[in-house]
Amino acid sequence: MLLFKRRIEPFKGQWSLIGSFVQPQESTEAAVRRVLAESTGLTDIFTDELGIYGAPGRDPGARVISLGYYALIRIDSENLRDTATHDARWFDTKDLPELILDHNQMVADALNKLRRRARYRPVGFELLPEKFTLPQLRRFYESIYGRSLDRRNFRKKILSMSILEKTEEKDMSESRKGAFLYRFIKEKYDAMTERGINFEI
Amino acid sequence: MLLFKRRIEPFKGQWSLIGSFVQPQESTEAAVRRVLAESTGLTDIFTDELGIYGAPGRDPGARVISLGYYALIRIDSENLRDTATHDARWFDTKDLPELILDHNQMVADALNKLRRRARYRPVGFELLPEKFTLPQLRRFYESIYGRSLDRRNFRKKILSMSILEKTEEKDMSESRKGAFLYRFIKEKYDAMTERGINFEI
DNA sequence: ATAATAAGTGTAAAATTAACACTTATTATT
DNA sequence: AATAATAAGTGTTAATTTTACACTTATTAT
Repeated sequence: MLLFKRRIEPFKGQWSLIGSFVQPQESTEAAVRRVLAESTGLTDIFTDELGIYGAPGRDPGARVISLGYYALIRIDSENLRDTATHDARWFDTKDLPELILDHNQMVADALNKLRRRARYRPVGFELLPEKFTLPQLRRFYESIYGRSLDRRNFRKKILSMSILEKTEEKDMSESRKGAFLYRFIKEKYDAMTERGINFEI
Repeated sequence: MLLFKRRIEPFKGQWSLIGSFVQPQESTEAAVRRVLAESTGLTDIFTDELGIYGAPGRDPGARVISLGYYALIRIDSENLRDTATHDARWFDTKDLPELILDHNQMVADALNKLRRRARYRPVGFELLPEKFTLPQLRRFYESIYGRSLDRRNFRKKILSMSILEKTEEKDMSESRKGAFLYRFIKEKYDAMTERGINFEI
């Protein structure tokens, strides 16, 4: 998770999610894209509504209703600007610092939502590299489920959906034997769901 | 779906969802409860976030960001005020009039969200009467899925979850034989999900 | 008394999921 | 050059779940 050191008072210097005010002539989605582009350099990123944070006392400075969105960024994104500056840092979600206001609650909500979604929607592919190995995909779902999944059964199930394309390339970085790289084919996923078959892992 | 004839300009007299401005000292959830109480007389109703409607030109009068919520109201709710006035009317969702602004989009989004949710969450019980028959519950899911479900298999599946309690009463209004009434027991549902079993129909 | 209707029940076949052990490609070590 | 170590890759059988399907029952209307 990408967190930011707040540059302005109040709470200057504390860790925080990033946000901005919606400008008069921009849509809320455009504001999300703008903030993402400013903070990471990325465009065309998967984003999703998280929720509305509207308790009157949540920000001691002013009455602010926050519209929560989360984005999923491939850690290998080519154009990802150097985000490990003194202003921003990537954190393991299991080891997060204290955040300002209700941002810890937002993070908890986002992780819960992501966990629920990943079961029934192909959000995992937004986080993995464009090409990934089946062991990587399996480990992603193992972390979502919080339990291990049988290697053979997982492989059988995901391949039977015919939504992945095998490449000739092997990733040699994580094992001696190496593992073949696969690609998620959105068109095949769409075709599957249109046939009425529910994606579920 | 409960729709309202707008009482003020612009769009006076046209059908609309109901809303209100969030007051300075109330939370967004409190605003939802207030609007619901004012329009139906009901409190303690299931509500859920629908989404954020924030396009800059969506309301020609002013820049308004609408925070969408939907509520599920049991049609037999005891304290439901007479909502069939000249200002408000219940509509079949398959036969809705044209609504102001982007409200038809909101309705479409709400129905889609409800359909998806109903598969994995026990929202159906928020809409059915407190006591309902298994044929009623089955017809609810048939309308969600858009296809018929086998009577015997449906009964087996839902009863195997042990989240329903059978009463001694029979509903004689829908058939000659009558059908036993059941009650959803939230505690049993919670126990089931805590055992890691996913609700899914 | 009989007909009509929808509720209620059980069983067998088919499909899916879960459990499990050996082989293979590659790198590191000797 | 041979051997050990490692994680990837594969196939089969048992268990479970889902699907398909037909008759009996309680009640009301005729």
